[in-house]
Amino acid sequence: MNIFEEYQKKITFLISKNQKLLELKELSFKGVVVEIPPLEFNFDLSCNICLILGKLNKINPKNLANKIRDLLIRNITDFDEIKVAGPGFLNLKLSNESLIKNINQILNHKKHYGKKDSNNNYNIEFVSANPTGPMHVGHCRGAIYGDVLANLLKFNGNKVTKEYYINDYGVQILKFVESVFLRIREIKYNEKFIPSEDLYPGDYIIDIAKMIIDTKKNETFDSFEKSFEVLKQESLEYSMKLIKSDLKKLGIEHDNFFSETDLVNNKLVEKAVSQLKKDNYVEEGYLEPPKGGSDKDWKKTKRLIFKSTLFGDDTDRALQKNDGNWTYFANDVAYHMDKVQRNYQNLINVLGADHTGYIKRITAAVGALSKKKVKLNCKVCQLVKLYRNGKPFKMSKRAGDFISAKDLLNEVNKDSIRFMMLNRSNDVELDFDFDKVMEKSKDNPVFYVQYSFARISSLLRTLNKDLDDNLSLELKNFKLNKDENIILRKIFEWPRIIETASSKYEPHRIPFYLYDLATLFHAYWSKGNRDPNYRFVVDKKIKNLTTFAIIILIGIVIQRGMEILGVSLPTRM
RNA sequence: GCGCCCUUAGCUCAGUUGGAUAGAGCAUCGGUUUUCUAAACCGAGGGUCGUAGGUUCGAAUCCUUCAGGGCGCGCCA
Repeated sequence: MNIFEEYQKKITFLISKNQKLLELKELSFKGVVVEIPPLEFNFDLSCNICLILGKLNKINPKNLANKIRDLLIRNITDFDEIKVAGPGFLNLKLSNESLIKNINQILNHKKHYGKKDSNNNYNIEFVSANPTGPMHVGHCRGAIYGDVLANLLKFNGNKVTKEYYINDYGVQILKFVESVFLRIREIKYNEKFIPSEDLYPGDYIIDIAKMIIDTKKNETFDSFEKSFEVLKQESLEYSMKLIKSDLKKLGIEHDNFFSETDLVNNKLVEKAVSQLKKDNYVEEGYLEPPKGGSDKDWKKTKRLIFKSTLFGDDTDRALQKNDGNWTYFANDVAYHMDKVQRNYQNLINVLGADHTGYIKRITAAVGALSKKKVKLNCKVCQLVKLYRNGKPFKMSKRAGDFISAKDLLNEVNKDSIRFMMLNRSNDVELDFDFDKVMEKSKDNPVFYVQYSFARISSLLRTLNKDLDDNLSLELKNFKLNKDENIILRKIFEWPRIIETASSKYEPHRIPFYLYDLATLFHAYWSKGNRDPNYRFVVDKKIKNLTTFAIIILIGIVIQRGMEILGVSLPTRM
C-alpha cells in the first residue's frame, strides 16, 4: 500500500475519463507525482499533474488546475479541501474518513506496511575480502551496505543470494602460505623470519603458524613444496574462519561462498572463453601499451583478448598474461558466467572505492555472457575515514599498522557500527569517530532512534498493551491534532522511502528517515512536559485512541526500519 | 593523459530521480525538569547550492566549459 500511488491512480483515471470535458488534446502522465507538500502549506498531499498537462497542451496550468479541482471535488469524496497553489499545484487535504481508512490499513498491514511487492531473483556479491588476513575496517562499510541491501530487497518479496567470492588462487596466496611456512620454521627451528615486500608480516600469520604446528604434530615442514597443499588448506580455513566470525559479529551471514580455486579446477575459465569465442567477443591479438603509468613488464605478445569495448569499456582487456596463464579478470569472467547460468535477473557487486576502475570491464563481461539479458550493477562504497575524539588517525601501509574489524568490534557495538556506516550515501566518504558513535546522546543518531522506541515501549508497558495488538479507528472517536497530523504525513512517506531506497540501491535513506521520524516523536512526547493537555496517559489509561494509534504507527515503522538495518531495538534503555 | 566519485550554512551532510520560501545535525547564543524515560525539548542567528554558460513556465537536480578535492589506471589481485 502506498497512499501516493493510490491517489495518483484515482486522479489520473478520473482525468483520462474526462479528457474531452477538460479540453485536453494530449494526454500523458509521465512525470506526474503525488507527494507531500512543504510543511508550511498544511496539506496532506500535493499533485503536479496540471503542470505536466499544461506543458503538454500548451495551456495555462493554473486555469487547468481550477477545472481539475472542480472535477475532483465532484467525483472523489476523499478530499476535504483542494487548493490550487503556486504555479498550478493541487494541494489536497484528506477527509477524516479517508485518514481513518488509511490508518486502519496500516494497522492491518503491520509488519508489511511499506512493502513494495516484487518477485525478482537477486545475487549480491559483497565483502569478498582476500583470505590472506583478517578483515579491516574498510571492508565493514561494504559488508553492511550489501547486507542491508539484501534485507531491503527481501522485505519487498525478492529472492536474494548473498555471496562471497574467495580469492583463494594465485600469487598472493602463494606468498601468504609461504609466510606461514617461514613462521613455522621460525618457531620450530629458530630460523629468523626476514620480512620482505612479498611476504605477509602481520602477527596473525604467527597465530596461524602456531595453530598448524599444534594440529600437525608429526609434520616436519622440511620443504615448502611438499607442505604447500596442506598448509594452504589450513591457512585459508583459518583466515576464512576469522573473517566469518567478524562478519557474524556484525550480524552478517552469506548464503554462498564461491571459491576461485574450485572455479579453476572445474575449468570454468576455458568454458567461459570458448563461449565468448563462439560469439566473436574473444580473439587472439595484441594490445596497445597502457597509457599514463609506465609498466616495465609490459610486452607486446599475442594473447587472448576480450573485446570489452563492444560493451562500453574504454579498452579491450587481456585474458592471458605473458606466460599464457589466465589473468585475474579471466577468472572473474568465468565466475560471472557461473552467476549468469544460475539464472539471476539482477546481479549486484558491492565494491570498494579502489576497484572503481574495474567496473566497466566486468559489466561488459556480464553483458557479453548473457547477451545483454542480465544486468550487473556495481555499487561503490567510498572510503571510511577514522577519527578518535574528532582527530583523524591515519593508517599507514607499513606492516601491521591497520585497524582490523576486530579492533573496531572490540570498542564499538554492532548496532552503532551498522547504523553509522549507513548514515551516509554510499558514494561519499564517511567519517567514523570511534568515540562519537558510543555517545549516549542526541549527537548519536543510533541512540536517538533507539530511545524513541524505548519510550514507546515504556508507554505500552504502562498501558499493558502490545505493538501487535489489533486496533482500528472509527469516525466517532477520531480526533487528530496538528502534531499528529504532521507525524501521520511522515508515516505515509514510509513506503516511498522503501521504494526509492530499493530501486536506487540507496539504503542510507532509511536511517535518515528514521531519524526524522524519531525527532517528530520526541518533540511531540516532550510537549506533555510543558502542557498537561498533551500527555497521552491519564490514570494509566490512554486519553485518546487516535493518539494511541499514531504512536503505534510510529512504533511499527521504526521497528521495521531498524529490522531492515539490522540494528537492535531495546524496549528499555 | 584518461575514467569514476565529490563540491549545498563556520563544520559534517540530506535533498523523494525538473517543482512551491533549499533542509537536518554539530558548533554559537538564549530558554525548559516536583511530570507517560531531560539519554529529551523549545527558540534565535547563519546560504551567490564551486565557476561560467545552456535547455524551460521552473534547475541544487539535466547538458556543456572551467576550477578544486578524493579514488583508480597493467599482461597485479
